[in-house]
Amino acid sequence: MDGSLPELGDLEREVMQLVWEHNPVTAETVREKLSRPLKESTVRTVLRRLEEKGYTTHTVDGRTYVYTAAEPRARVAAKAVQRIVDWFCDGSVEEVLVGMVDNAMLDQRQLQMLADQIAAARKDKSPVKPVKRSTGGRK
Amino acid sequence: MDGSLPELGDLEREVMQLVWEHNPVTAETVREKLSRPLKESTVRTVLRRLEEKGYTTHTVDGRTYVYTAAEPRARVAAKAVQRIVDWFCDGSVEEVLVGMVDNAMLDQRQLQMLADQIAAARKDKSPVKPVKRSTGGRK
DNA sequence: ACATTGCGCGACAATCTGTAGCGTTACAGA
DNA sequence: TCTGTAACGCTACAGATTGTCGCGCAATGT
Repeated sequence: MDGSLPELGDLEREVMQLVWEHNPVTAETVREKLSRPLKESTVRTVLRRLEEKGYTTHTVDGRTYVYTAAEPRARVAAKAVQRIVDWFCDGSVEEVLVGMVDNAMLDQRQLQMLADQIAAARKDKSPVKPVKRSTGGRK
Repeated sequence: MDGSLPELGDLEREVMQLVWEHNPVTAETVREKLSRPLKESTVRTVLRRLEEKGYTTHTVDGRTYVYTAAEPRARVAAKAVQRIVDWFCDGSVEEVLVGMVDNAMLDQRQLQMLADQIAAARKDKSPVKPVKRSTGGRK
């Protein structure tokens, strides 16, 4: 297992987004949901490239390719973050976390809650249940 | 203030690294420290592009350009993380954090400690002092 | 046999990056 | 004052990525 998948362009990212959202997905479906109108060959090309890059897998259903995310969104995001951590902070996750707090992306209250919730989720090994966000308003 | 600086290539990143490390820095200095031997014009070009992209600023000392990081490393890293969070997780920092834990980048013990330390550092408003890492091993 | 649908392939232009060579200019000396 | 040198910016260029297709081929249904 390698880990660090190649980076994505804007369109590729948007498509990946859709793949994750409606998980098994066909080129057509993606095309419909896209923000701008693109030819199907375009969409297919992107999907194919995404697969080459290791972001998706496909299975064939009759004559149609059904794409599935190779890895859950959160994991990919985490890896991306890892890469950043390695590049910019010599592997110090702490430094980044601190930077985030300083940047007001996270407040320590949130962090605290998180720690608790994760601890809890960990215990019953449940597939990470959704987190209630009370400290409002990011984005 | 915009926030999201353009991405960097490998060389650019290495150079930025050096800029942060020996903070005010000249093209020559960077050149010497670089991992591979490059012509000075190359280094200067990179430095200039870095400035265009908003990562550095320069002042003139006699006839020499002295480059300074425009933003601290941690902040840039944090922003990069923010971007990832926005892209992949619809702004849910939590989701990413959870992903990191799942990915074994962080264990909840570490997270817990972090939360505490940050809370502490926050209190006396000191410029984020270095974190002692007892939970060993993240490379 | 024919139109249709879905697919991969090949292509192209735009952009980004690594990597330099060149011409210019200010300052230190002879 | 003329000249070598150091430091700069500018221009260039090739290779890799990315966004965007058109084309031609194979399986299907009628």
